[in-house]
Amino acid sequence: MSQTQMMKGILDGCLLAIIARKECYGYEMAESLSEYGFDTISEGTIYPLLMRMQREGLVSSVLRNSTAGPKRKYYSLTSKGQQELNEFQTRWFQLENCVNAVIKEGN
Amino acid sequence: MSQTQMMKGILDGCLLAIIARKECYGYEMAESLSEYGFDTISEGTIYPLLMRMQREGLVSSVLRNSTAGPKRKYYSLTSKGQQELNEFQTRWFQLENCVNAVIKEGN
DNA sequence: AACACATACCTTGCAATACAAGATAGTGAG
DNA sequence: CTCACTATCTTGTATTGCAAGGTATGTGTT
Repeated sequence: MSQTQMMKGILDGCLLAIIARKECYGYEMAESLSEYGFDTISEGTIYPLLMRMQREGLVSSVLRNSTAGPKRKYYSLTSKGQQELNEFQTRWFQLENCVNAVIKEGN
Repeated sequence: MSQTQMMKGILDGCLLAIIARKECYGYEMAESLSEYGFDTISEGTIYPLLMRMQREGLVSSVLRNSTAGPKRKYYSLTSKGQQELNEFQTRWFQLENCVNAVIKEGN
């Protein structure tokens, strides 16, 4: 069992939360996740996820020039994305409660 | 995004925790998870998982007669399973911290 | 100019795993 | 006998994180 399995269905919610705080681009999000304590999330994970979320209408993007390097694709939340973020949080808190109930209770 | 994706890599740890508390069979674990607040976990999910964990030496099993129905396969933890449970808990608490940091901080 | 390096994005193919759907079987109640 | 409940297992599918690799831009060094 690896860490990576536990990220499934959680990473997208975390990205939504990061984007919700401020307009952001993929490369930056990877660094951001590291700072929050996550194991390094590969870009091959993040970019397809962002594209999927855009396809689903959860985020929108704009290209902007960078001072150092190629153009950046900045993402921001749509209202649908905001709603999805809320639902993710609800699901997460519920999962958190259930898992903690199982692994902490009794003994 | 569904609940089921969030269960990946978490369900096995929860099963280990349940088995750790008392010797237990699959059908019973499904009911147990419901009581802990999880959405219904299908048996097609649980049985393959238990077989995998046995193959990996995390749990062992014995068949016992039931008073009402076919034989039950009771599982218990091996020492390797106990160790895996400890590692799962560590991973879980770390994930919990990181996710909460992302979705709660600021704003 | 030529080169290394960091930044920044994307694609392909793979592995892990939860689930739906269904098969099989024993027991007891009506 | 039929139905419902208990109990286990199998097959096929969808999702998704990741490794590995490719493309391209800008900066600094030699």
